Amino acid sequence: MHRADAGRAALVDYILGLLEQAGHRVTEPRVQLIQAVAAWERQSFTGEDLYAELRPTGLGRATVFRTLRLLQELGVLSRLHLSDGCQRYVVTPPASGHSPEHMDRLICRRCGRVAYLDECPMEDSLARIAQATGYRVDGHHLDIVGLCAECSAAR
Amino acid sequence: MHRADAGRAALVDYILGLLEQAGHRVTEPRVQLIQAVAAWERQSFTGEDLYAELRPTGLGRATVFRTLRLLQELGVLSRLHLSDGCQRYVVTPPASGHSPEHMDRLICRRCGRVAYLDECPMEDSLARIAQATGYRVDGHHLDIVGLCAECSAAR
DNA sequence: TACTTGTTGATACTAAGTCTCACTAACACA
DNA sequence: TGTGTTAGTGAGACTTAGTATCAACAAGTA
Repeated sequence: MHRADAGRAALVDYILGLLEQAGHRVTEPRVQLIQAVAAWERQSFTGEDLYAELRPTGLGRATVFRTLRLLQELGVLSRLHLSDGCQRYVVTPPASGHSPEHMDRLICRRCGRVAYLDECPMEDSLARIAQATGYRVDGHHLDIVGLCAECSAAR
Repeated sequence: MHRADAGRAALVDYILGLLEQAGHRVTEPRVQLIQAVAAWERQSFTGEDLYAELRPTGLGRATVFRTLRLLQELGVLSRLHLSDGCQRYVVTPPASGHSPEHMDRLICRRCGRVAYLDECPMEDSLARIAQATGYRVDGHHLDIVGLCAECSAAR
């Protein structure tokens, strides 16, 4: 088994664990979908991508989107907000400290690859911003857009 | 004329100016729509809000959305990317240094009011992030979510 | 094994736009 | 001040990205 496959299998198990913990059933269609999602790793994908991939196995459209929603609620998946729409999803790495309320990402606008920042670049600024504006800040979402090293080199 | 009205009129003129500069025609429907948009000021609104408001005057659905798209292209309008969807629009203040490629905002999750940060809190971090990740960074989008002073007080 | 209840797929529906097309009206020029 | 060209318009059909409904099914429990 390859390194990456082992990582993916661990991700699948992790997600299935979350699912059970939250009181949901582990069903065949969910396992299939979660495996497909894990295979995308740091690459973003659309609901249609996933449906096209899984439809041949008999999965229904509703199940795909229902499960995507469930995975978002579990914090496993998040959406990319790009200038041309918000229909792309990406796996949020477990235990990275990222959640729907706190997200710091780098997105490659050419290949769609997503990297998560280890350190929040705004840690220090948030208190100051709250002070200056009177807002009670409870989350933030930072998307940095550019070209990843590979895509930059490919030019 | 009130202060706010004067500001709005100036905003309308500014947007109409941009429109002309970009080689577009200044038409009655566009003037109406831009006036309506300017009246929302820092409050966010949906395409449907605007259509409901303008439909009685005879404006068509297509024109509303077409013009919203045009205003986004001109950098006058941007979308809000919230967890419950991305269908809200807000005026980007002219000459604030904000553009689709560089956006630092505070959004009130209760009333939808939007404030733009005067200073980019990531100025210093971006070079370091580019260095650390190998990305060629060419823009970012920061949305800080919370409660504005009024909404915080109203609790 | 039977029961209960969550989950599924088919299908109809919706929200938020987008496209097409015949018609209209800005603006440039005579 | 008309006139022609072409961008812009409204009506309405269509599309995309889901969501709702519902009868059939299957997971876990008794």
